[in-house]
Amino acid sequence: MEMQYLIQSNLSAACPALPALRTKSPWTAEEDEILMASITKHGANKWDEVARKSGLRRGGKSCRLRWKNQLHPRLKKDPLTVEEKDYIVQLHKQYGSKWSLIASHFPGRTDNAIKNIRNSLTKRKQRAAGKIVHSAAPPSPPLHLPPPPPPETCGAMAWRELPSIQHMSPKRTTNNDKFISPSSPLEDEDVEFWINSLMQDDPVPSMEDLLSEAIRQPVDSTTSAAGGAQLYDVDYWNSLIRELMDEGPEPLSQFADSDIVAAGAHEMISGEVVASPFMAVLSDQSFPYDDMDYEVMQQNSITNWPADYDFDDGELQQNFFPFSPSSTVDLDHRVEMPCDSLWGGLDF
DNA sequence: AATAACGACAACCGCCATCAC
DNA sequence: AGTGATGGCGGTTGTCGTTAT
Repeated sequence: MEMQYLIQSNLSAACPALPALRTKSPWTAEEDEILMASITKHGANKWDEVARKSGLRRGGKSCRLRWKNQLHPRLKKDPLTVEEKDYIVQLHKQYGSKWSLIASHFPGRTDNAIKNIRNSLTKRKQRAAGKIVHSAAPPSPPLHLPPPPPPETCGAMAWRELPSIQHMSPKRTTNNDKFISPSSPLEDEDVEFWINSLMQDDPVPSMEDLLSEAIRQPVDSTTSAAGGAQLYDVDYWNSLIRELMDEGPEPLSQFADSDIVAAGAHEMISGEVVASPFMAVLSDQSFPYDDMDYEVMQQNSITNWPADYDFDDGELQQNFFPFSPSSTVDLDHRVEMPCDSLWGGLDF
């Protein structure tokens, strides 16, 4: 088999005009670049056209899969937690091989990725069963996880339907530069492309999509009212939202005296931001979440934990940040919020 | 150091549903 | 109604890095 692969690879390399004979060939960085350029030009839904006009020797389906499974900017690539793997097993028992449905519980994960993980777990289990006569391990206790989203929101790219946000304190740094890349800021046309592609995928882009794109724009440290990066400038966020939506309320105005670290709006209804359930601020004001927000967070086992929380009187004062109870916090480097079923993490 | 085995996951295939014509 | 194009989905296999021998 390996010999066959080598021979066919050499044939393809020597005779570019010949159709690819290899059964599989990994995508190269160059191909990815070409594909992205073609998607920029032709959109992320006319895959046959994307493939044909790119000059790539790949089919439309292959291009689509590459984009969907590897290149989409919102993919989460970090390893799943043990809890998440357990949840996959649980969902598989419930739904069977409905991978896209199962994947809809894991924002940023694709059906293919979930399927691979499940297959790996199964193989591992089978191998273990072959070595061990029987396991005395008790069945896992049921996980108290949020219910699946309604069927109409289920899909392989479910994050589009789900609100999520993750915040990083401006005084701290993240080791994840996936979404903020000062060394290679997005050009306007990139931003336009990104938003266009999102809108092609989803006729009503979520605020999260727009914000997550916008946050990738170059940071301007000279224009921040807070004296820090533009990223943390509430005026910047307000103007950004107004600009993006070209209308609507001022969803962040209530935090005018705060430094917005990151914000994610829940959803858009008729072009208006109707909820902003997950907002991280540096503030000396009182607790900024409204009842609905707090309820949503409670339902999703997300706990607010202020850095200087006063356990005696329960007052939330300042410098707080959200994370789930099971997350780990390294104050010197990062705040981690593991992917929750309905609250995937955006790694700003 | 060389090789085999393993594990993860990327890539592809075939089938099917949907849509436009 | 028939047909072809397109894309979604689940199953399968190839590739490659890691670990064990």
